[in-house]
Amino acid sequence: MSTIAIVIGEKYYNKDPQSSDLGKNIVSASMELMDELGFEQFTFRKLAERIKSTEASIYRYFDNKLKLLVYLTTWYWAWIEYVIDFRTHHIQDDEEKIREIIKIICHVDRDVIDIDLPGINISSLRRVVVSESDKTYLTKQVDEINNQGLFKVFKGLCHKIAMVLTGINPNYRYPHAIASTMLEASHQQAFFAQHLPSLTEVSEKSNISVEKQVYCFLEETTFKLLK
Amino acid sequence: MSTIAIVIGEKYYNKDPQSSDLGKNIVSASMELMDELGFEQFTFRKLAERIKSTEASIYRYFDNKLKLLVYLTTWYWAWIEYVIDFRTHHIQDDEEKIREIIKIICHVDRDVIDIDLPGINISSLRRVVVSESDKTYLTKQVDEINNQGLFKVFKGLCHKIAMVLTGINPNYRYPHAIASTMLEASHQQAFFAQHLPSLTEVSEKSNISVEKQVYCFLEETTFKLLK
DNA sequence: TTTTTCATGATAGTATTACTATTACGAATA
DNA sequence: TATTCGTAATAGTAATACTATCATGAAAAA
Repeated sequence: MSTIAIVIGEKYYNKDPQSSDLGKNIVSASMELMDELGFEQFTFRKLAERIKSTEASIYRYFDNKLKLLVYLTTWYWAWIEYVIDFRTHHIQDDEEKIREIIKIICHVDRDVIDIDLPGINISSLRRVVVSESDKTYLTKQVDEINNQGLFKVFKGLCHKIAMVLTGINPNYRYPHAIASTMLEASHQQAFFAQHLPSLTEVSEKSNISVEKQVYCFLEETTFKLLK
Repeated sequence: MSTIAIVIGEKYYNKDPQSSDLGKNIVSASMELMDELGFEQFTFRKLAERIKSTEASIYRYFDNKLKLLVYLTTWYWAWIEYVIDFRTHHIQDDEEKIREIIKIICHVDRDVIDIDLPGINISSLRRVVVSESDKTYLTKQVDEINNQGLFKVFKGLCHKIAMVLTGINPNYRYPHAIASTMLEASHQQAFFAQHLPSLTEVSEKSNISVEKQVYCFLEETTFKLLK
């Protein structure tokens, strides 16, 4: 049984967390602790306590918690891109392809997405991404982070989706705008369904899963826009 | 010449900031300082220094900076709703109405939106809303804040827009989802154009303003979806 | 085997943040 | 004249976001 490794470039960290047990522990525990506490309440001190290490040791891997969040979300997007490649490379038809992509983005078919990854709790990570990922760019440090190339993976994913959209309708003028809007909406609508239900028709009370409902919404939306 | 007052309910504050000079100063200066520093770097201490008052005095008006941000964004949405009412009450046709609403949301026609409001710099406030408003709900305190009714104004606006959409096509299944997605997208796309241009076709380099481009994108999107 | 390197742990320290509490002052009101 | 009330001044606390130093123990190099 083989295992996949998502490799994250060195600009994302001071010391590669995949290179040591402590590092793997930091990544693994930070996903769960950030899920539990939320980004604001999450601190390196609490993380150190959880993994029985020290603040100083964690700082050797990541400059600060924002950089750690950027690392975690990048890991998630790299993983999503891997799953997309894996599950769409054999599909010729772009319409079929985009359906599969939206499915993956919306986290429908959990069983297929949740391939066994050592030390990674995809469900935790997904909740972190839904609730916290926007904070990677909604900060005065956006330009700095962006100049360091730390949004490259997300941009690449957005572009990949935009290319499929262009394949369906080469005359559509907003492929990237729609791709980024859809990526954001896939999180927002799930979040709203849970916390601010009057902002969406997607409902936790339906007998269809929230993920499936968001998929239906985005699928319908995408195809209507491309006509 | 008359002046309009946007009245914000008492659950949003400890002491009504509109009831004193100090209060008005807090609101007015916090918009500008939060615009300058961003939510994370903004503190009550810095705000107190700016207005030559004290931390303790500001705490008498607002519990903490998250509540202040909720107040500011609520003020913004109440203002947007006022402008929508003012500029669409005479329009019968729902299609025409939604165009006007999207225009207002996207901040096209600055001159009309920027009615003189004492102590309020709408441009500053708008930038704060674009960059920081999502943080009002992307926190572990969402449910608490929501239970206090502090998202009512935003929800009301979303519902108002959804009703107009339903007026255009009573069979469309996602009026609220589309309204919330559009409200979010109107900020995101403008933000992306400025900081992460590869995520959108909206460009600062065009000779059409970013606001107008976002308007065109949302207008096209809305009408395609309602067919 | 000894030495060097290196990762981590232990400990401590600093400036800042997010508050809370107490008291005092000065203006308006009773 | 006394009282109330809003604000300022000051101080204090626990926690945060780091930085720095040094000890230790294991692995790698000599």
